[in-house]
Amino acid sequence: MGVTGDRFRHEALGVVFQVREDRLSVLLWQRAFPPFADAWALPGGRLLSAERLGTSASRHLAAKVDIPEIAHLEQLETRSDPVRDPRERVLATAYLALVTVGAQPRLPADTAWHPVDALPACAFDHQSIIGSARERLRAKLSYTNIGFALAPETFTIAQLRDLYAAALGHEVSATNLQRILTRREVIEPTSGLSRPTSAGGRPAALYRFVSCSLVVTNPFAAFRPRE
Amino acid sequence: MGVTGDRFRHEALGVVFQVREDRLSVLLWQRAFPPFADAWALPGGRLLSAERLGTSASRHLAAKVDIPEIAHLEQLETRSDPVRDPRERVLATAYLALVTVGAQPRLPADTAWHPVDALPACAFDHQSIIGSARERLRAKLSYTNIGFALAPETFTIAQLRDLYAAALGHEVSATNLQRILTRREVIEPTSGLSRPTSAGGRPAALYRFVSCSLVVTNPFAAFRPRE
DNA sequence: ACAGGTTTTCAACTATCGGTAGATAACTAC
DNA sequence: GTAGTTATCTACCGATAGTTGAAAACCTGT
Repeated sequence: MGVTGDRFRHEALGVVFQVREDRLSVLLWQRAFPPFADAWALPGGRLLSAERLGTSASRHLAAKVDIPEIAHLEQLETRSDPVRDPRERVLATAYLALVTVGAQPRLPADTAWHPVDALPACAFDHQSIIGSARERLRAKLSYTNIGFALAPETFTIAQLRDLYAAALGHEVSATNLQRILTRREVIEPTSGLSRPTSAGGRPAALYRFVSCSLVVTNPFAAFRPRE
Repeated sequence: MGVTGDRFRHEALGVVFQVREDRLSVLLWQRAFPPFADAWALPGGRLLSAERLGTSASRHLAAKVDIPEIAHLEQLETRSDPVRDPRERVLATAYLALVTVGAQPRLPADTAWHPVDALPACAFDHQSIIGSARERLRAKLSYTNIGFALAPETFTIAQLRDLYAAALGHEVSATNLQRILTRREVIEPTSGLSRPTSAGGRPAALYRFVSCSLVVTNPFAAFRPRE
């Protein structure tokens, strides 16, 4: 009671995912100075005095990395290991950020995309944070409409299949994907058709996501009676 | 670069749930002084300089409320609204804590259990945090074995049904519950039988949870091929 | 001991979900 | 046309989970 409590630095980190060339990739920048010189780190930075964590994450991403295309941002978890930063104690709240496939944001010279299954040496606890973010993304792909934040405005089922396969890390059946997402009313057909490729083949119908804000579509309905 | 960053107070809060008299209840203490005098608040307190958030939550719960019976503790989310505390800015990381049914921890005079569907006026953003915690608990009950942290060592299916019904907020069929949790290998029968009640009736088999650490038992398997 | 009441347990029925396979449709190139 | 290619659809089927009702195992009162 009345004791002066300790105060802590706090940072917001962004795990920015984008599917690039059929591989789930994360945005990292390469540190020039110790600690962890030459290692790769998640974008982020200090929380300011009047700022919420979510806006801080947005600000650091938008300013340092020029990404206005972030289609989804959600809080992941807060890391509090006292020695996660060897210089001084810094709490870090990680956010999951998703960028639409095909977007090509300009990047600073020290910044690059890395496929998540071929990560370089990472600074601090960032590799483990990326692991948590992957888990979250995989889970939400299967019970929410979060795919809207990875997919373009309109897309064919084949494109969506490749996107889900990259993000989930295993093969996905186009037939199944189309039926399930349509039944859940996550996606709907538009009137458009895709240009057939030069190799021929039937033109594909173009779909879109029904909603562009997060909706839980497959509630774990266990133990609930059918009224 | 090199700018002196701001530092913040940080607190850990515990949303402690227990099923009491067939109602999901949360532990709250009544504030004596402003701000929010007389309103009810979640237990918790300051993060210390060498402490992780999880241990801070445990410490505050164990010290202030005498609960060594916390069977499960997990991080929920971090609240960062700059004015969530009118005195000064305090970041708060909330934890979900579960107490076994039947445990009767000694409580300080200002502390009491409140059914979550009849909450009193709450201080700060605590009511909304309790809402988040309920959501998390409900979701995890349906796809993990988290019930182990609410149930006693051994129990009958009827007891477990009442427990799930209280935590989920809707009726639950004992038949269904028994079949599903057994098939998922979440619970298993012991050799014991319950004493029949004075009213008569067949004695019930006693079950136990197979594991007392969190296991995901119903992965959202959507889109995964059957190898 | 037996009837009637109570609680538990189990088996059968059913709907839905989602993975699979194969047929059919719609296009290109030759 | 014919062959090749891609997309789409239907039918099948197993697993999951909600529902129902019967049978089992206990009590009490007569």
